Amino acid sequence: MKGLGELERSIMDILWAQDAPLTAREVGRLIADRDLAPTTVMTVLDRLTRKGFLTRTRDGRAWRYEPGASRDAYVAELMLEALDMTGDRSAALTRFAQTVSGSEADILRKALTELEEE
Amino acid sequence: MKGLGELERSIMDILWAQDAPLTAREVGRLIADRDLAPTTVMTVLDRLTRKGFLTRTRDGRAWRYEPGASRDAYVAELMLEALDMTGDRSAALTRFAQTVSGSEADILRKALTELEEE
DNA sequence: CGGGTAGTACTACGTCGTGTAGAGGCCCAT
DNA sequence: ATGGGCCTCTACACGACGTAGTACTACCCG
Repeated sequence: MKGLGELERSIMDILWAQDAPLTAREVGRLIADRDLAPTTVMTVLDRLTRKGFLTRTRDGRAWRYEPGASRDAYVAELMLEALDMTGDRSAALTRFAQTVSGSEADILRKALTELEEE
Repeated sequence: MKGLGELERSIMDILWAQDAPLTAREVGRLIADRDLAPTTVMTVLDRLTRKGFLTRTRDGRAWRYEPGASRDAYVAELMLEALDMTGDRSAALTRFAQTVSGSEADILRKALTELEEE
């Protein structure tokens, strides 16, 4: 996978926050604070699609864009990718567990416990 | 923090694998498979230093370079950074725990248990 | 039916990070 | 004093990303 740029991430955030697929125009409206040209939004949506982050389906003349994976899945994948970078995954994981805040450690514990029960 | 490029990472890998600080020349020798000009290695070492990944100390005319943090710490930080990208850290963490392989889940469990005991 | 409108595809350009390296300067050993 | 080793500075190409213009098409309104 590859990281996302600033604008790309903003747009992904918008789409991740939505349940229904959006058109470029709609995304542009939701990102109005940045006052971007409509073509800019389209270009970025296009690039995101080509990179595999979005799926698009026709709706009349327009395309509707939709994330291919949830943000959580994306974040988890990024974390795994970071993990892949080390020779010693065990050490890195341990380190990670130690670095995470207490409440987050709880969340991890819970998730891991539930896993075990299956 | 910021991600590293391909060559930057190779060089960090070399330095992380070493216990003693190395000079540019020594790094260049260890990365011989790529047949780089000595100045290339120096430039990259310099950039890594400026980015805070390396510390350097004088040794005669030469500099000796040394990682500022362990690779594990770096990886853990990257993982946390990915985690920061989401609105719902809990969901992402849960997802991560579920995605990790079985043996890695064990490692996490162990680290978290030890944490708890302190 | 003709033009505005919305939407698309294609192309473009500036900037920044990174890989890569040359030019020139300084110092020590021979 | 001379040459090799090491440094600093500068440079350049390339790809990713932010940003946007242009040109083409299909449709609705009057």
